[in-house]
Amino acid sequence: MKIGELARATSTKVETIRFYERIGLLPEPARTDGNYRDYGPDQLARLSFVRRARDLGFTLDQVRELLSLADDRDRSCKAVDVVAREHLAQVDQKIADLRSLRKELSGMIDQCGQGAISECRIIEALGPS
Amino acid sequence: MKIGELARATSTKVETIRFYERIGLLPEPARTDGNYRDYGPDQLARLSFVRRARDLGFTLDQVRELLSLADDRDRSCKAVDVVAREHLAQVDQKIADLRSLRKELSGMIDQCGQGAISECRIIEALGPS
DNA sequence: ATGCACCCTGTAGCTGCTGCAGGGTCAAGG
DNA sequence: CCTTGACCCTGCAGCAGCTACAGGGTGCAT
Repeated sequence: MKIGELARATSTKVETIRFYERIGLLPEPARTDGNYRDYGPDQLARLSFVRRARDLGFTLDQVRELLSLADDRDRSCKAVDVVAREHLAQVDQKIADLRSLRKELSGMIDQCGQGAISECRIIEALGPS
Repeated sequence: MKIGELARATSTKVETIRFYERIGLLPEPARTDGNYRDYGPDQLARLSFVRRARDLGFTLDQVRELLSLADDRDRSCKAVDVVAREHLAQVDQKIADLRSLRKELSGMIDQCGQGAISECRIIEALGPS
């Protein structure tokens, strides 16, 4: 499997795959005679895992951790649970932050009478208190 | 007012102020004899505005736009309203994304029986379909 | 005169990619 | 056999939005 096929199979850009390789997230693949990267099913599985975790918002460091935990098949699942829960807490925090921001923002917009800038509530709200 | 005072007054790092100056968000301030930056109340107001807008999640480009709109005091408030509404829509989108992500994530965690990695539902959920 | 807190410039680093330049490889069609 | 086009290679620069040095200068108190 060439890099382009792998890219299509995982909805990843070719450059991103090379980037993951460079930072050590994916192992260096075999090469063909013409020096093309040559991937097998293991690599496909690994990259799928990475993409899925990334889509769920895990950072690259967290993905790295999850990967090394996943490789150690006899170990308890607990450590994985910890990483996932930590991430969940961060997501919750982000949602809460965005919600309060949303509230402020829409309050500001509601007050905008669309008059001249000099009496614009939005600009005022942003100004120095 | 020296840069450090301005920084404290606006909860900004000194380096960030210099960065804002470099990218043209803040005008170059006067200098003292010893070549220290010397700020007045206008600059304080402007930086407060920037910080407040940034806290509300506006991008630097949006802040730049809001600043130039705010400077043009005779113009209609409409353009400001547009920028704010656009941003609100982006925030709403982000909240929705995080919510669906949160759902998947917590579903995964609920299934984790804390057994061995080899039967870990989280790792499985991340694995290739 | 010495110490310390602060300031200066310039540059490199962070995350997570993305894109480009300038080349090489490979299979198909004329 | 040669060319065309799609793909591949390496290496490096760039994005946002800062942050963190290094290696120096300034200003004030002791």
